[in-house]
Amino acid sequence: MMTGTRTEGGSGATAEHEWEQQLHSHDRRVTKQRLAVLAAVARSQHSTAEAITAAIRAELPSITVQSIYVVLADLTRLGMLRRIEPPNSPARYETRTGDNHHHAICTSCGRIEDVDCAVGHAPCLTPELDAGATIGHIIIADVLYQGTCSACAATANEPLTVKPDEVGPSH
Amino acid sequence: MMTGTRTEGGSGATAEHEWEQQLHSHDRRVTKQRLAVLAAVARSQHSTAEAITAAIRAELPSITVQSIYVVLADLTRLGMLRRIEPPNSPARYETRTGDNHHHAICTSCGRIEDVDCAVGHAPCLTPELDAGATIGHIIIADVLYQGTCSACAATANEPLTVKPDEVGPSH
DNA sequence: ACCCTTATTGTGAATTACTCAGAATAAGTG
DNA sequence: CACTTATTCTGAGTAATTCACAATAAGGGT
Repeated sequence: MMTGTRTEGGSGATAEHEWEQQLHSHDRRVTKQRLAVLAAVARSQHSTAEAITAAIRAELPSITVQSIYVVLADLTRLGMLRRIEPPNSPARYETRTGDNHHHAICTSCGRIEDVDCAVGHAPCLTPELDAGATIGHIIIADVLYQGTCSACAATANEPLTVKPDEVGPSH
Repeated sequence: MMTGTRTEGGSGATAEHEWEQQLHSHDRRVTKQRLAVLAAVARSQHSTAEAITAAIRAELPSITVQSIYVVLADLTRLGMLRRIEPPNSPARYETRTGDNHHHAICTSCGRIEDVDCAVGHAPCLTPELDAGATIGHIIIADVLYQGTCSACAATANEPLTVKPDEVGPSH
């Protein structure tokens, strides 16, 4: 198993096996829906539930949006997916989990990019919370950078003319 | 004008005059609805549209939720309010604008606090965007710290048991 | 002080993103 | 292969927000 050629290009089958193992280790059954969701998100990072549904329906036409939501929520809970909620956009999902990375979003076209923390992990986790702060135990720090991507800067688009989700997934 | 005593405690009338001036300078009419929204947000930072509506109705019972939304959106566009969108919560609004400050949210009770950037303004604005990034012109960097506040840590609440908006506004 | 223009608010319906309850299906186990 | 139960599907429901259009009122002109 997993020797020889594969039907599809990319990192398809390799990742698929890892996903199956991870699902098993979380006491989850391996279903084509779950694998399809993982594959769709992997193929198109930062995509919305709607985009994921559309992508999956190409090969699994009977899948419903509700199932997508259930699967996405569950996989996120397991840590196999990460959910991000950009302003003025439905939630988006990505397969890059576990590392502490942030996001940059173009306020003009909605493009989203991964951004590694500038100085490792620590700096964003030690703000001056001492000053009258009651929230002491910081677990995660999410940074959302907003600006304009070079494409939009070139086209001189006005900010926020296009809604983020009218544009396809990023990367 | 603005001398002597004021009817209400706090920074009521002073702020009100500033608001009127700001509204005028933005070619907006000074309406009691707008002033009421500004006052409600000022009084209770990080509150939701629903909470703002409830607060305002105490003295302006005929106001509608839709108007609140319109006013909030407009004042946010003008920069007189700032909108924050915490995960698993409706949008929240605050009067502290213009400065680059961030937020810490308690994942247990939903309490939100302002957090000043640890090293002034610059550090969060210069991530390593060079590495293959197309989003070059960063305008703002929002940092969202998530953790547990001391109260929740003491009560040993499980994270996310309570939805953020089941709790009153913070501060 | 009053009128008139038009921004603003109110009314009512619609939309988006998502969730829930229960029936049908299929993954994995013996 | 059968059986148990997680998973998915069906269909309805909800929360947050937006839209279109009618009613109202702010502020400038006279």
